[in-house]
Amino acid sequence: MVTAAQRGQEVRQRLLRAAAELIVERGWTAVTTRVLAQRAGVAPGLVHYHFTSVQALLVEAAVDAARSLAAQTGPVLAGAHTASEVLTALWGSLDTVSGTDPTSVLFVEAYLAATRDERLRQALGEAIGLFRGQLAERLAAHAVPDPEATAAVLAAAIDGVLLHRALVAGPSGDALAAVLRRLVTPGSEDAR
Amino acid sequence: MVTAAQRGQEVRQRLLRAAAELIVERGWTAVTTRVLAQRAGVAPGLVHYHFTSVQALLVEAAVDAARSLAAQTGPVLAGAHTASEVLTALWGSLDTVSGTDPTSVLFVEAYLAATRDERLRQALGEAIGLFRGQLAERLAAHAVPDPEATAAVLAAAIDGVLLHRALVAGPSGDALAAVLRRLVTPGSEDAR
DNA sequence: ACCCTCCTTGGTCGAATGCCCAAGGCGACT
DNA sequence: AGTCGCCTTGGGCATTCGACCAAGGAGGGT
Repeated sequence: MVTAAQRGQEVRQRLLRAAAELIVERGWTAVTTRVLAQRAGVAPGLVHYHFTSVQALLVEAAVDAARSLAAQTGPVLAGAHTASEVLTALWGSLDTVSGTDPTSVLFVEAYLAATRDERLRQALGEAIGLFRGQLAERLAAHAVPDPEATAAVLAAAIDGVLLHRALVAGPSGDALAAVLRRLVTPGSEDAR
Repeated sequence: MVTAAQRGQEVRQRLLRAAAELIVERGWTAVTTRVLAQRAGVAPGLVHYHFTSVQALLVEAAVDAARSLAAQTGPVLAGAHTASEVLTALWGSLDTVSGTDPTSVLFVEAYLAATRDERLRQALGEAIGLFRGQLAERLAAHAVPDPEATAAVLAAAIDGVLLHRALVAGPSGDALAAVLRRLVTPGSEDAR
């Protein structure tokens, strides 16, 4: 078949994957043309053949990651049949996460870079909005009061916990989840 | 009479202030020797006279900012006489904050840089721990259950809200505060 | 008046940066 | 078999980077 074009797309994907790795390891603005090429196992010139600039490559990698993660949230939330289960489902997929894991760092790096890149800011904003919307819908379905603001707080708390975990040890994930459960089950004492 | 040593300290302070500004504007790894010197209004060589490296200057600037902010939290929290007031005091000093304001961005930049600099990680971790501790103490004094985990969630939610605000509009600060109030006043409906 | 210490200047170093380009390769079509 | 188009190579360009340093103030203490 079309070997040249296919291999081209393959190289493109390898560069995107390399970008996601290097953003985490080095920080957004410290990812360079040559290191990208080396990590992807290709010649340096290919970076500017497939992408208009290093920045464009980084943005595309981050947007891809955001879209990919947002696509996963729907199925996860759909399986929950009570408000408490919604939180359990959310938190469960998070407790495996240390705060210094690649995914967390990549997202925080992207958040920051977005304050200096309008296109990236918009794409990440959409991802957050989508996540909030899905979450609010599930909360509303289970009679949680003020679902939109609650969803916003939950989403923010999750990202904040990741941020803090990267810096200092804190209460266990179970203890934090118990606290957050107060948000979705008002009026009842937590069952710890 | 202004001694040479005094002027030297003055220049040092100017460099630290310039660093805090430039970290926000350009991103941690994009702050360079020459831009630092220009912003501080001094010769480029002075950067490496007063500091062993650019990285050391950035770290010191960030740690100073963290200590300064942590020093402010005590008085703010002390004035609150109910659990609800604690939250109001916390949130009030935060609602003037856009999420893209210099202080927020500086801290998130520092958080990220800390994942790659052990000394910075430790200093910021201490600041977070101190904040959590003060907050937990106030919460415990007002009979909030599980004060430590609650304080951790509140602190994380605050940072998370700042992070999200920089990217996308969301519910008003009042609406978010009402949701968080459920954490500190369990069993009572929010008064909106 | 003299040193002595500290601060300051402006330039230089090798290395690394982003981006570009002429030349070559290689499979898919006619 | 020959042409075409896309992908790939490796080097080159001007620029900027962090770090360094010799030389020059400038004031305090003796």
